[in-house]
Amino acid sequence: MKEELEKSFSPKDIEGKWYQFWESKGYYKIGLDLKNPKSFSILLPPPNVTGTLHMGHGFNQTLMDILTRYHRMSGANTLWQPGTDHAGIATQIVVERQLDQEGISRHELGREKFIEKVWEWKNFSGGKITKQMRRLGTSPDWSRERFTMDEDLSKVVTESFVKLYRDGLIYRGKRLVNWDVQLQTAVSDLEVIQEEEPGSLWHINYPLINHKNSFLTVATTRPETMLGDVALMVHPEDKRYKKYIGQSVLLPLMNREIPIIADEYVDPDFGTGVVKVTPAHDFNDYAVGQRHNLPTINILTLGGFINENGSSVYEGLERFEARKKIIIDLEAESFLAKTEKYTIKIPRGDRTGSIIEPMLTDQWFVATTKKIKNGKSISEEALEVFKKGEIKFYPANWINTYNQWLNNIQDWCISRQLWWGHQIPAWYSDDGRIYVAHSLKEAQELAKNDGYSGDLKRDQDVLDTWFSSAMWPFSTLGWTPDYPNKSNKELDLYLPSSVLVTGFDIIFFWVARMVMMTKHITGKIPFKHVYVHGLIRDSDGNKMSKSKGNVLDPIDLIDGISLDDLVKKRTMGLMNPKQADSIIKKTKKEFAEGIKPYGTDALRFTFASLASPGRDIKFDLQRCEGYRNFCNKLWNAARFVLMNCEEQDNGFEECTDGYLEFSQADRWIVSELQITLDKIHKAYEEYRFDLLSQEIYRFIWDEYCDWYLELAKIQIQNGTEAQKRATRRTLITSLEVILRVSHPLIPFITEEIWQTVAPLAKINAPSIMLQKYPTAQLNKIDKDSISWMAPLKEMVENCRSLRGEMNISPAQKIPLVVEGDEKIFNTYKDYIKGLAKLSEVEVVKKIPDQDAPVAIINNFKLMLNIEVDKEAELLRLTKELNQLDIQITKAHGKLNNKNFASKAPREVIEQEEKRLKSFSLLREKLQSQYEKLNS
RNA sequence: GGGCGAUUAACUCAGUUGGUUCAGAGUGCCUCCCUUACAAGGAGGAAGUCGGGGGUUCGAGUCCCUCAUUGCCCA
Repeated sequence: MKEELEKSFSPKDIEGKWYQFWESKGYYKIGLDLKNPKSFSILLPPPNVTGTLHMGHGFNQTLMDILTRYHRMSGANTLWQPGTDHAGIATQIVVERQLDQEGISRHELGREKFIEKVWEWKNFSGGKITKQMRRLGTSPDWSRERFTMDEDLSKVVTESFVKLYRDGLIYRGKRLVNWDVQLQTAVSDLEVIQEEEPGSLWHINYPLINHKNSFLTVATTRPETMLGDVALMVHPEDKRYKKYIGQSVLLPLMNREIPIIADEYVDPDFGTGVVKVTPAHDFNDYAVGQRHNLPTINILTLGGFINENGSSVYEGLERFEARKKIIIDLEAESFLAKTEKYTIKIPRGDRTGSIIEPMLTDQWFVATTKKIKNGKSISEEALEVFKKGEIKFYPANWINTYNQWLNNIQDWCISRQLWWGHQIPAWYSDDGRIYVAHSLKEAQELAKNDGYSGDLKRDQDVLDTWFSSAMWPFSTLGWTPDYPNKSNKELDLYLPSSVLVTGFDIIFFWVARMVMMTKHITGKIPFKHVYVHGLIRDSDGNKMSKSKGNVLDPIDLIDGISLDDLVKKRTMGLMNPKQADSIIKKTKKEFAEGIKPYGTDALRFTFASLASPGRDIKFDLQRCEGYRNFCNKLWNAARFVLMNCEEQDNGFEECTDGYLEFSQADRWIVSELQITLDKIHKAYEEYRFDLLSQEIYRFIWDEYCDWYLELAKIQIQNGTEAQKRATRRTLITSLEVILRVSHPLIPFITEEIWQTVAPLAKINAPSIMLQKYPTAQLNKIDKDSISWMAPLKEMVENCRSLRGEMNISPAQKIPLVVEGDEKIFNTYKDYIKGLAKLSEVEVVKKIPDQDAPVAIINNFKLMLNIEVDKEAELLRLTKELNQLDIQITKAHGKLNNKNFASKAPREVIEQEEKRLKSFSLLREKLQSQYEKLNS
């Protein structure tokens, strides 16, 4: 397989080829070797089946893929479990909108036909996101892909529901819930976003029944709800109103007499200190109503219109129309005292953006704080597994967020008045009895035993999508209710999974609920680690969103996109077309030349490098470019190795005396590599993808390319056959290790190069994916070679620096005169000559007295034999002397401090003394050099 | 109101247990170079009172307190 590598790295040419190769060979498949003691698994947080890939996915999935590939190469049984969820509300909205355009409502169509339509849509548009995942090079076991609405997963959902119901943890009840009037469904409190918006505070006078011309004034942000008022309420100790407690007022517009009650809930300092009580339309008032046995008057239809309870005057008006009319009417009848501007928290549905209405309806709930047999609630159990250390957050701080939420958790409303989803397995008798069962048949049996033989009607509602997602850790592994008595390899090996990789935004939605559900239903924790990463933001730190028009598509970073296409993409289908202008302007400014194609590897490397354990990540395109360049660097390093080693004896034959002679440089790069590998393993352990990528970058570019390749050139030029063989062998083995180390981050380029390098290393295998992940061999670290290398670097750098400051052209070779131990220096001579662009190197007893720039390293004096620019050299020496003086003063200060001498550990003192000595020595040498030049 | 962060070079960010290697990296900028792996490159260089103030300590980006600016989550 001998192919000449192109001069530049071109990602497009290799990515598709290798992905297909890996997938078709089944390399991603689950590992089921029960004898293997190591297992590693990750659950893909299931994206919306009809969704598309965004930067958050790209980031999240890259990290998961790095971990998966790492552990797979490290020899563990591996499972990355992929799949998608049905995204109940989001998907239903999309399909309803499509029907809207055809002028059909879902109700006209009927439930069955509508669901067929949704499946059609799912089959048509689903799978896009998994195709995009493949572009990212992700390696989940696609053959195990699951969908939350699959038959077997649905079965688990039903089984879980029935179990929870029978354990007394699911109940049905009439409660005030968050109601999305647009969708006409309940949503959970997590799906409601509270944001401050400008509003008004209306002051309304409620006439006192027994006091002519007196009234109590109520301040409210929602005047329309007064139609459902059942009381006024004051603080029991409020001196202003104490005397009215127990009396009544007349509800304006409605002419209903309502009592004045006292409750400590009232904040006397807010508004007027008098509060209206509307139990059917406010969560707090509902609780008040319960406490005081007040009636509940619902004045709204499920669609958000005033119903018959709102009097014939307002019946049929949309809620905000009603508000307007009520204000006008109140004003007309002089009930309106005043109107103030007021900032108010408005609850909106996260899917529709419409204002959420507390609505009294029958819903299903999971009882999160109810004690079960073992005396604990499921939320307490979920807290406990973290407390005991069975599950850990990375970074650990997230435990606070998690605990805080679970400690204040409300019962979880799991029913949704939708059609797309898992229909609730509950059946009703004509007289309202409920039978929760796995099937109609079972329900009928239950009913029969209960003495009922009439018709059963199934509950029309479906379950919250997150309910099925909460079962994901075991529903994907073939769990049955007989577990653990009956198990399988998958469950044995992969429940719990190793690590959950997720954004902090779904700690509540998903993480906490998975813990509660998995723990209760299977008895196991769902995962051992939770790695929480930040959200990807744009370069200004703003959240990426369609409406802001600042979205980046990971695929566009891979393939590139023209400015025109990017603008089109960002302005297409905007909710508010007015934003288009500013989006176009901003996009044109930021991406004047569109986006260049960076390739998957560069994008992945960028994601990894940005994954510091902070919170938000400003995505910087320039870093992506930097890492594209890095890929090109690696590519060209490989080209260099290939050009020098192909068709050569590279030292891999049987070892005989004198066959191989490794140099200090060879030993040094191997040592450096081991040190790097050690750091890399630590980075994996701690999920420090940023340090991981930094280490790889640094080693490849700064050590292997900048130094070793240059040294190798010299060895290949000057060395004996045995030395050349050793050099080529080192070049190849180091590169081959580098490729394996880097593979989890940059899978495509490493595979492409490895295919040509591996044969040179006498490795015969089909893919880098199946190779062992390198581990540090600390016994290969050769300390001598490291201490040999340090002065070489310093000498070369000094020569280069002197050249630079003397304005010597890089092309011009100049002679060097060296004073110092000849034997030692000879080990460096050729290297320095090459690396510092020297015409000749002469070692002398004492460098001649002449005006030339001199560098001092250890016991060597290096003099560039050139006409010196005296001024420049004196300036340079002065600068260096000054810097030394600063260091010397510092060290002196420390050592002369009695407290330091008496209290600091001895090593630190010795260290400081050593520094002072070497600084002083160097200073002396430089000073004499300065004087010589200045004389 | 409660909780969690952030503030280090022009930009994006590292800096593990306080101690030479600590004031760093990448990008950008300046000078020079198309040298036989790479101009997506090479060599050199300039650039920061580590948000302010106080404290602990022989010693503080690093620990404590406080203030400022700022982001997010929950109520």
